[in-house]
Amino acid sequence: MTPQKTIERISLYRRVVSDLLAKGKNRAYSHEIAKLAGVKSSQVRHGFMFIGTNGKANSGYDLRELQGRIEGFLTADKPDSYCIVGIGNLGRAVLAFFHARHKNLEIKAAFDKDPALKNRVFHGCRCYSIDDAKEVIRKEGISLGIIAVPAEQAQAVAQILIEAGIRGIVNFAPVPLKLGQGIVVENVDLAMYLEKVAFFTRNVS
Amino acid sequence: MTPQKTIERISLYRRVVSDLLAKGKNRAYSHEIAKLAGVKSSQVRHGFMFIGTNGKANSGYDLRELQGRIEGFLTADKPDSYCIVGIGNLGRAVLAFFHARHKNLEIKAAFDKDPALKNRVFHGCRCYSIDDAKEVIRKEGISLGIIAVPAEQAQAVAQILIEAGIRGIVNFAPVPLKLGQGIVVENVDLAMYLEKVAFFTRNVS
DNA sequence: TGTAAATTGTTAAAAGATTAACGCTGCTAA
DNA sequence: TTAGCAGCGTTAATCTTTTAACAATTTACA
Repeated sequence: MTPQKTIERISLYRRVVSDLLAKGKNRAYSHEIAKLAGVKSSQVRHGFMFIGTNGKANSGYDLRELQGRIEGFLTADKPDSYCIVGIGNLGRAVLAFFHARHKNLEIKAAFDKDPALKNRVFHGCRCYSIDDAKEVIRKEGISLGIIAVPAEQAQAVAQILIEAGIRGIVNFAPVPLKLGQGIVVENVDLAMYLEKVAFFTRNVS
Repeated sequence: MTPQKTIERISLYRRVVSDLLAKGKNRAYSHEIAKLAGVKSSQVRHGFMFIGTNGKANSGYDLRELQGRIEGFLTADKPDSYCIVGIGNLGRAVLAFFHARHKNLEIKAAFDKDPALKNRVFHGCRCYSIDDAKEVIRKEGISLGIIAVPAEQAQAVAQILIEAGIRGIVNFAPVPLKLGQGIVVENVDLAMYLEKVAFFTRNVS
């Protein structure tokens, strides 16, 4: 199984590779990719082992092929899709960040309890009432969810999503969710990152 | 030196402890804290070694004292402060998340290049022109920065911040920043988390 | 063609993080 | 007041991740 950290880096490489291609480059060495991604070249090569490597000694990697391999590795053949619950500032920011960027991975529906938002479209994503979550999720075949609601509501929202068939959750609410076995969760705790940087800046290396 | 992961968990415990206190509880066992934080009890006890422990065998931790120790450990005696650059959706979300929550750690100034935002106050934080960054940062004694601008501008913003004396950065722009030695950076890549969860949901445990 | 220089893919070593284990302390109740 | 239990603090073992090392391969060029 590919380690978590390796997956995170591969996602980074995806962006680096696509930037290089956009600049008209066709090939790159592991140390070039590493520099741009802010990691070690040995990490790049090591990571590429998981996706099946395509480098040539002394002439690096074909970027177009590499891009294809990374996409194929990170996303499935059949497209996966997300829904997002909570269209506050954070929800909108996530939609903006993610909109139309990813092959086979898309945010297909948004939910909010504010009726004023119903049927509005944010970054290409229509907002539904949270009461229709189960129905919409089933109809659209959505399997992943993003929780961007206040902490108090996060657990309840998670429950709704899971009952509707969601198997993986990115949780921005600053509470650890209690979920059954087999559900993948990634907690992204914004305030925690600020504390962490404050700590390590004070207690310098 | 305290490991990164331990710091992240201690930040979590801070919240758990404060929730328990808010519920009127005075003491808790390591396994109770662990349950609420979604970690192992041995991790809790192990982590507490770094902050100086105050448990009593068979009767757990005094929560008020624990709270004090955690605050004292995570933040300095002298208050540290952040500025944030970019008051789009994400910037506002971060301000909302963090506002008035933390002892000795505060977001004291916001910057944006949009003149319409100048002097407006968001969640208790005044917005200045990015052109005044250096001056405001010096005057307010700010040492930490949050970058919440589009990817293209992130590196330039980082440069400005560092020249103004910032030593630690939380970077929400999806590009690795190139910074000199001794600057602490935490990259928080929202889109990456979505890819990661998609991956691990598909390639189940 | 053959030699030198550079970079890959992979394996092995080092570093870092998590988990388990356990002696010791303090509480409870006979 | 002592026996038994429960939970703390710490150390040691396991597991994961990162880094380094190097043989094998490719290119460049004499």
